Amino acid sequence: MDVFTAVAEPSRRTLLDLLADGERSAGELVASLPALTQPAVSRHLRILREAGLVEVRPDGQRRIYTLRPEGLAELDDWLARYRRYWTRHLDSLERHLADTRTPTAERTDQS
Amino acid sequence: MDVFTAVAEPSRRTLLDLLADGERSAGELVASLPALTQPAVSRHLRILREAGLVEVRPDGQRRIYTLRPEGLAELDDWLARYRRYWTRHLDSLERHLADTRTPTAERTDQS
DNA sequence: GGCATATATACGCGTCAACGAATGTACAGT
DNA sequence: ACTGTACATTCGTTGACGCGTATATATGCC
Repeated sequence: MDVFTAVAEPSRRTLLDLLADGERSAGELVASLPALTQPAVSRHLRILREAGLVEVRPDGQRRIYTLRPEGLAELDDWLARYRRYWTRHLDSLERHLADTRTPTAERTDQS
Repeated sequence: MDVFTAVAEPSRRTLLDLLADGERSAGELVASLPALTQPAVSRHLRILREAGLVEVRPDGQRRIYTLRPEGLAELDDWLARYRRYWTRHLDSLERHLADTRTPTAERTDQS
């Protein structure tokens, strides 16, 4: 399943939002989504993993899920084409970039 | 249909990409998607309109569709939460912002 | 009016996604 | 070895989505 479809599902966005706060075990994620059963959450996690949006690490009998945000780059790349059309939050975004850019600041792009 | 679901469909992303180049009549859009019939494209356009991503304007017997990029802000807002986690293309994005920002308010705060 | 063009809607169908229940698998503790 | 816990997978069902065909609703032109 591609990234766009994976992210289209509200429960899966909720899972990503939870993982944005830090890694979580499968059981914790199940507990955070009371509307869904354990198998349903497990299936969503599989889809997110296959889409490259999360990673799993075993910890005894638990599975620890972590966010893999690079997977969202494809979505961001597509959106970049449209970002020039609205000016909302441009300043705050630019400030954010200035704050969070990597210390190494690679400029190995084109140009 | 919400914005995430609307954008999940590849043909609908193609339609938005076409409209990013400028307004198009429904017929032109149909011609640009040879794999689909006219009714199929018309239905996709309806979904995009109901999701707030395009606007229609009548022109005689034609319907002119225009992009409504603010509709993508919801997607961008959600993505903003994750943008801090990956650094890919930050430089190009920043350059892009510097190029396309509104004529007012230059900040030029890059290190 | 009469006919062609442009676009939208109605309908029926096949496919796919998401669900819960049931079951399987693996690890932990005793 | 046995039992419980944590998680994944299978199965069958249901509902939504996307499609093409056929049809409706304009508008334009003669």
